[in-house]
Amino acid sequence: MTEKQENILIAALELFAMEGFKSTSTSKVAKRAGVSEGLIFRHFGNKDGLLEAILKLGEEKARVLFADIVLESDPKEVIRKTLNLGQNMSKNPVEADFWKLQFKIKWEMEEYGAHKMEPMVMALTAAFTKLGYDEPDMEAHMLLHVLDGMAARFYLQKDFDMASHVTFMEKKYGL
Amino acid sequence: MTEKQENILIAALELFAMEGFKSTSTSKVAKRAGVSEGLIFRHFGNKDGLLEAILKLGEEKARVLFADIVLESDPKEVIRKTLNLGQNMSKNPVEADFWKLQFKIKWEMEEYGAHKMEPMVMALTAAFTKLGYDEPDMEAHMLLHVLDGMAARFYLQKDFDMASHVTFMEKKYGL
DNA sequence: TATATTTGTAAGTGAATACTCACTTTTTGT
DNA sequence: ACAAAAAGTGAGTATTCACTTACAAATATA
Repeated sequence: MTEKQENILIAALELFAMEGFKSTSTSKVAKRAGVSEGLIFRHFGNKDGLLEAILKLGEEKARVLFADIVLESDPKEVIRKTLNLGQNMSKNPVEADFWKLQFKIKWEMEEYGAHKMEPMVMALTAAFTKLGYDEPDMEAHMLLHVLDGMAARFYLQKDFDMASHVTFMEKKYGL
Repeated sequence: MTEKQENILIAALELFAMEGFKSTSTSKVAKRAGVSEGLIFRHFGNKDGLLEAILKLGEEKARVLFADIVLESDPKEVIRKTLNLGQNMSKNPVEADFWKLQFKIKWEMEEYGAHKMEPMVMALTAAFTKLGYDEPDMEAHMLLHVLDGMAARFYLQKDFDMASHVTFMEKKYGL
């Protein structure tokens, strides 16, 4: 991967996360990356290929992030780490862009991509089972719904205070 | 409001909900409405004006729907009716398109529109207070987060079973 | 060093876009 | 009945879009 190729990926990630995929033009990406427009097509074939490359990198990043949770054996720690995913989203801007694009692209492409979350569902279901909850799989899904809802607020409402909402959830789960 | 004007609004609502605002062309809207493209601009000024008109109708529809909840005095009934909003979304296709557009447009326009939900937050906070919850306003927000998350799943994942998730939530609240 | 391959550019292409304009038809108020 | 206003049309316009092509520079391989 050359330097210009990386520049294209970074510029595209930022722009897609900011303005959306369809309404970001390839010429805009080229300009921000400091590259001729043609180079995008040389390396990624077409605009969809560029998005795929970004999403592929994203999937790997997610796998690494999820691995830490899936391998955790203490059930309360599984829940705590899951809730903390929400706060990690705001750490550095590149990380934030990555997560924002994941949420945004779901609505633009009309596809939830449930398979990506399956390891998380499994880990949480196991955790809630250990803790003796009545319907552990439903509890798992509910926690992920809450995270989804909080993420939407975080990205779309400037003054949203993620930390206090996460803290409240931790209390609810007795952490 | 003439018949053709209504046709434009209906066609635009359907297309915006399906394909998104920016990637739906005015010519497509005109074709689906059975109308010349110029008429859209005569009536609504520009493409943004068309969206505004649709969202304005949507806000009224939401006010009516929310009124039934806000005026309810039985706290458990407030929560039950709120959860049932989720299931009403799937009733008739026009209603579903309306709700879908509300969610979709948030991500496309990067604006949460918290003020629209404020009466719901108030009503739910009052309900949780009556029921003796520790942090009623946080409980209210959490319930809305869950609804947000379930709505996303419902619209983006074809086989998502909304009813069972709503039922589970009702049990959690002891309804 | 010679050559083949990869990386990069600049100037295109046709199709699609939001919007305008000159015009005709329909509706409305008197 | 008639004039004015409103509703509606269809063929434009300039611009932007994703993508191509012909060619040059850089890099790898022999």
